[in-house]
Amino acid sequence: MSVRTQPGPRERLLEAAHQLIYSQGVNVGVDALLKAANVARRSLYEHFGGKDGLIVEVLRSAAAADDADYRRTMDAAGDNPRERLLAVFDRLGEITATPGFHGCRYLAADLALTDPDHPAHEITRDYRRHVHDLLERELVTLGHPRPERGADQLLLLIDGTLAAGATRPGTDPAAAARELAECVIAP
Amino acid sequence: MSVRTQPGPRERLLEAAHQLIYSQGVNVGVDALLKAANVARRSLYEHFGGKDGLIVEVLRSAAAADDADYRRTMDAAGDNPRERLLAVFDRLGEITATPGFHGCRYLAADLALTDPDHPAHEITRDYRRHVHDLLERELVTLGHPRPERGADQLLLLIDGTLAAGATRPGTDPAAAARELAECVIAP
DNA sequence: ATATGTATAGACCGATCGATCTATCTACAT
DNA sequence: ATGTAGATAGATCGATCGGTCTATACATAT
Repeated sequence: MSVRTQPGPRERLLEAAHQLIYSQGVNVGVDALLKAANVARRSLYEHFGGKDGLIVEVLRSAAAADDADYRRTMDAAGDNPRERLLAVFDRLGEITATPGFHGCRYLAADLALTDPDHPAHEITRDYRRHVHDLLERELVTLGHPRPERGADQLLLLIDGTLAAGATRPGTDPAAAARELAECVIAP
Repeated sequence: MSVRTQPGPRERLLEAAHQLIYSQGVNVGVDALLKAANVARRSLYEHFGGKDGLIVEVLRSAAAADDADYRRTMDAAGDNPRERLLAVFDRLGEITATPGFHGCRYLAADLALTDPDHPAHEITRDYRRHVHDLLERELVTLGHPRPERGADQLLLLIDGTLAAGATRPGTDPAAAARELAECVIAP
């Protein structure tokens, strides 16, 4: 009967990479990742095959967490699709105001990994399509005339909010986007 | 009386870096830049002091060119502020559809240069404020009730368009943003 | 003709990159 | 007790990084 003293090297590495890759970018060195996770060099290659594999798993788990965050946010807003969608932008207001926030990790990864064949792009693409569908579903139940286009617009507002939150802090981009989101919801 | 055969090393380096840094990111190697520009290693340090100095000058000249592009686009649309602002999004439609487009170079630079003291950030910040003022001026002459907030929203739409153009090609984000820009212009 | 500017070519520096390797240690199952 | 799997520590690899250096070529101004 042993006490679970600390997570295994795989979990430690994932968590450390989650934070370090966000704060330092995907070009952060392997040494820095290993040191932050307090993990042996070999464990990285055993569990993830290499740095690229680690990057992919970090994005995959981050996407799962962010998806859960979207659902939690919308569910907490009740059943009204309008309120559920607007709640997303209130949540974005919290996220962009969080200390250490500096933009969308998926966009940062896409822009930094210039090789179009890097497997990370598939993760980010799937994640965006997933969020798009999440938004579109709400618009459908709202009776929106063009739910797919509407979801495009909401996703564009989300990306714009995260970009502005990173590059023009203090301008409350989430509130600005929320106003425009109302135009999307009630066209 | 000699024929101007080719620009000097400074101009060649700026032009090559303009293209290579956009396509490969700011982490592109110095060797690649020198080879693309066909310039001696020493010339880089003579003219720009180092790679960081080159990055800054590339962003500065790109900002000047993009500023001119905004003005040209708006002037070509006539005197009506509404038409002048909407023309920006039509232009974004062209830009995002251009082969080789993969996002906003200024946002990419900000996300890739994780050192907050890097001089490049000052260039991008000034450029955004400049574009913001450009948009705000049109809203003022339009009699917009909150021109500053409106310009925030238009800038957010621009950033969202460039992000979506890079990450979700084929969704015509410029047209989606143009619809929302109409909400901003006629609130 | 000569001196000066600026350019090129390329060796060279220490540091760091991602990745592979050996060797050792430990926890656990048999 | 022993074997096995997984973990750690760290040496080492070739490649590349940004930056400095020497040596040479060439244009122009004096």
